[in-house]
Amino acid sequence: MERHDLAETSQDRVRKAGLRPTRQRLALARLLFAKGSRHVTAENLHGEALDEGVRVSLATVYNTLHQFVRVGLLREVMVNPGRSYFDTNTGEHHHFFHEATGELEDIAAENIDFGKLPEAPAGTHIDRVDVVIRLRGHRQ
Amino acid sequence: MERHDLAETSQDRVRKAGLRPTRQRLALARLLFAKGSRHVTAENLHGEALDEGVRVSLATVYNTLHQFVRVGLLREVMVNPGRSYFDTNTGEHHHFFHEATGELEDIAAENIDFGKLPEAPAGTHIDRVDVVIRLRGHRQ
DNA sequence: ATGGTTTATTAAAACCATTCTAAACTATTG
DNA sequence: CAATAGTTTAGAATGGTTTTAATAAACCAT
Repeated sequence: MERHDLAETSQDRVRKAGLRPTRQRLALARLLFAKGSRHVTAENLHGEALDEGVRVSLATVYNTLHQFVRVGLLREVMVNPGRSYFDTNTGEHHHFFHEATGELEDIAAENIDFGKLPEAPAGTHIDRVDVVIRLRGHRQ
Repeated sequence: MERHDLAETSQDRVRKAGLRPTRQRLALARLLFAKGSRHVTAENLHGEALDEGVRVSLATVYNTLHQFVRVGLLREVMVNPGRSYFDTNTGEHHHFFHEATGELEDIAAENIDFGKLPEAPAGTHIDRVDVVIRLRGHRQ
């Protein structure tokens, strides 16, 4: 039964992350991780949940998204002032940002190589390297 | 006279950008460009102006910063949700972002090379490529 | 299962950076 | 100098996000 397997997967993700598998967290996990790589905003995901009849408040969506970031289920991407995007792809990768539409598009890690990168300043270490390629013009 | 030369430079920058050299714009330009490369927030710069006795409203600081971005005197950097940084270095370069302090530090363009970069999707063109190296831990 | 404790959810209010508004002002042009 | 086009401003509004304080759900040891 695919539906049962998928449900278990979402539940497992939440459980393994050390978060209580509440109805809301499970529903949001299912929405986030059922399909492939996604880039959502809080309002975005909240609307989707309501559309599916999942009763969840916007505050809980924010709480959940931040918890998922904290435990490594999501990654937060900042490209637009005043709006956070959450990315279900937590592996090493980069982004195209379509300035015309506000859309994010993944760039697989292997499509960007660094010939040269500076070292972290003394006393610090590199958490991660984010590349954002900002695009103008509409996709065809 | 150094002070006179600096004043002229700020005025020239504003004039050449096609903006009227108003008292506020000149004062802000002087604050921004007198010292070397800077990363400021709007509130940040507003406070600095008030400290120097320059009478200017926060709304004007925002207007001016955005106008300066539009005419290429400044560049907007987004690393923190809910807060924009403005960078007086408009040339090609990248950034260290100190997560512990919220500080930005320039990385000269020549210290990052790309061995490989993807092409822009059909119908779009690359506006710019931003690299942010996120750092953990405090500088020594 | 049950009761007690901890943790999560919620509506509503608060927050805070930023933008808008509409009126007063200033630089520019004729 | 007057007309006009652009600028500044205080204060209100906006909009995404966070907090609050009360309610509800999950957990844990019996």
